[in-house]
Amino acid sequence: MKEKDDKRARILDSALRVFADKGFFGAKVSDIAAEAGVADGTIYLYFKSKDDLLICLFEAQMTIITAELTSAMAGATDAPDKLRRFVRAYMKLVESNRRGAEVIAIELRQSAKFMKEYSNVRFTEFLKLTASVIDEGQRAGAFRADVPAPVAARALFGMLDELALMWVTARPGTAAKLDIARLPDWVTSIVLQGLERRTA
Amino acid sequence: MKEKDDKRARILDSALRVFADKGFFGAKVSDIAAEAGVADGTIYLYFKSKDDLLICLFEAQMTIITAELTSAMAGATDAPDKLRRFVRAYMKLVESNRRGAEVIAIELRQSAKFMKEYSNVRFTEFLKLTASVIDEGQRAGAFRADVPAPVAARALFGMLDELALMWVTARPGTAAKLDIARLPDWVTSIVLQGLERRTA
Amino acid sequence: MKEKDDKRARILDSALRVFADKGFFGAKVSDIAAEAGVADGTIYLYFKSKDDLLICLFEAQMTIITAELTSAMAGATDAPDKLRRFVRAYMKLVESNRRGAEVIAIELRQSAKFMKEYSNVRFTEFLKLTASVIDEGQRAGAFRADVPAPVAARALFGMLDELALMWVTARPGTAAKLDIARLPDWVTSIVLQGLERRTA
Amino acid sequence: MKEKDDKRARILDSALRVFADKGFFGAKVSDIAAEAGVADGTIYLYFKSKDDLLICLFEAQMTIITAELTSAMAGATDAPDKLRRFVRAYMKLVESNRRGAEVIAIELRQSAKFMKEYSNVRFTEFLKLTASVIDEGQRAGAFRADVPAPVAARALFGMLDELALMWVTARPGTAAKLDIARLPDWVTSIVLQGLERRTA
DNA sequence: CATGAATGAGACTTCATTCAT
DNA sequence: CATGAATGAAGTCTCATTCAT
Repeated sequence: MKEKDDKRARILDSALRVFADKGFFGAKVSDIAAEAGVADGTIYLYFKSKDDLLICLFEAQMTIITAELTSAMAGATDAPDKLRRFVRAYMKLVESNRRGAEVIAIELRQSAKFMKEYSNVRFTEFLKLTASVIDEGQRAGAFRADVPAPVAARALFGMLDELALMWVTARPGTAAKLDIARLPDWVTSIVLQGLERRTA
Repeated sequence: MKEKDDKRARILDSALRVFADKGFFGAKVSDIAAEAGVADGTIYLYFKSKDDLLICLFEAQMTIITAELTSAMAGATDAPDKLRRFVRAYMKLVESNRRGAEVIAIELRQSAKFMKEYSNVRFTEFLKLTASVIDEGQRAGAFRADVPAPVAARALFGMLDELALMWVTARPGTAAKLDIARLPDWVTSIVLQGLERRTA
Repeated sequence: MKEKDDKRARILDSALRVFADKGFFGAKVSDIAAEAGVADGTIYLYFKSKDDLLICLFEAQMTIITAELTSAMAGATDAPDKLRRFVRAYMKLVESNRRGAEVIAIELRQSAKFMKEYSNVRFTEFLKLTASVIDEGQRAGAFRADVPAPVAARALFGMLDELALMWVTARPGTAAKLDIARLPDWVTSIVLQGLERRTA
Repeated sequence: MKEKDDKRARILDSALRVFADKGFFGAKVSDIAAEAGVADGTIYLYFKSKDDLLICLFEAQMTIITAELTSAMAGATDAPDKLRRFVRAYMKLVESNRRGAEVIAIELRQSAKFMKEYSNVRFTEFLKLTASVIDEGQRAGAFRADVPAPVAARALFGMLDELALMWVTARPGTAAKLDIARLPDWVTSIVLQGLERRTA
């Protein structure tokens, strides 16, 4: 059981690297197998197809992210604090798991096409988590209530995702210029101020 | 000459439809040819390759978008007004050119991979346009200056792009729930407030 | 048009040879392509799949056989004479088109499995043709009427097919022993006598 | 020893079911293993290969058939009576062992290809048994002697096999029409009359 | 003896691209 | 310029067979 899970995890990990590196369509199953040190056919003992592999990878990543974000917000006092922690944790995740962010950011889009059937449960969960924080802030009077929480959540994700992509695809030379370390603060700041409730 | 341009344009237009419908990798060159009413080989008289077709399509779309946005901002009085018009024009473009938005939003990401070489001039131009508006606002004291304009521009694009994607991929039934018509206002509002300069 | 048909016919002909030689499952599409002197992909311009190739081949053969048998029976005076000509023409076809007979005899069976959906129209036609001759003889009082014509037809086909197979798979050495040339006469004789109506 | 034979028999029995159901090439070794309730690898402790499994299965079936037919003919008085019993016993075997008949009827043909080396001893034995009955009748003057016994035997087998196949593959609805129960009588009658010696 | 996870050769099929007409 | 039949490289996936446990 342990070994089996181990091998599955190894394949998933290799897929992450290869997908991040070459994109889903550019990646060959045999590349992933080679990276994982298993035979091509072995992939199919753990995953139904290449598509399934991507979906499972995506789900695994989203599960990690959601868990991480949830735990990051655990000790927060109020909604703005939660959001602050949320954003920081998200950017930290991107930083520590560059490839994961790449796959999420890049493949999620094209997946929208071929995963038409796939309801994308995990991503929906993630958006709900985000929306719930905003909703909480709206109810508490800390956030403006004129923008629906799901829309605000989606907008927030767009920002985070795009900035993550910017960070991830930045050429080493160019990247140096913009101070990555401060990205989380900037995002937090823009978002919090953008969502802040204005007292007449 | 006119006919030549006409045929090129027709192919580009067909490519837009097919790419939006099936994604870049899911689209067959022969699908595009059929859609355009030309022979498969004809595509190669106007474009070097399928990749080239995507790049040209992308550039054409970005050119349209940039032109449209520039003209939308023409009569603006100040930076916030410019930004307001910018956002509204962007969302209107998405609304009127759903397929174009789809290709930009979805294919840009995966293209990021295989277009590694492609310097993405038009997209950079677009970001510069956005950044220049923000920069202008910062210089005029209307926008906060603690966040670098390019980062803010990128964050703004992320929001717009994600919301466009939300709109574009929304299932007819679900879409009805969130009032699409008000999206531009919400985005404008969040962004303007988020970027606003706080007086002590 | 002529060339197109020509190529299709060439592929069909090669398929006949290769299927007869190696069996359907033992035959590789690339074998057939090589035999036909075309690229592998070309096969798929004319046939939907390997299965489709077999079905088309089968139909083509059955069409030829049915036509040949019909014309062979054209000048017959009565049912027994028709049947005599039928049997002789069938065995002659086997003799002159050994590979065709092989494919019919051998692949028809296993096809029964994977062609479940395929209604096998041509083969049904062939059986109907056979049955109609027997039925004619029964009505005319020349053949016994206690055995239903379709059953007798099927039995007749079984004999012809099995003897064809015997002939086709006979080792050169062994084949010499049994006088192939007389097979048609033997079959005819057995069948005609077997079906003959006994006058009280 | 008993258990070993038991497991071997169970595998053989499962193979019979699976081959009959899916055909030799459509059947997976793991299907057979699952059906038999053993591990995939276990198959290879009892059989050299999938091919070997088919050959053994075929031999086992032919042994059963030959034994059954021999015993059925035991109490016969003369050759025609033997043949009558032979045919009836054969059709009864088909009726009671539908799957066995299916495998024999369908797989024997395609096997003819890949079993080129396999001398098909049991089938030859079966044919010899059949031929010996006919030969006996010919010597006794009951059967016509102008057709060589081996040819007549082969023709008889063709009839039996084809009618068995008709019965086996008959769609439930269609099957009702032709009175299966009377098939043995029809066959017997045709054959006996067909082989009967005509007194000038 | 039994297991069943792993292997890896190889098949079918697709489709971007070419080039003779 | 236009055509579209032909190409053939390359990828996904299957499955008979093995072997360490």
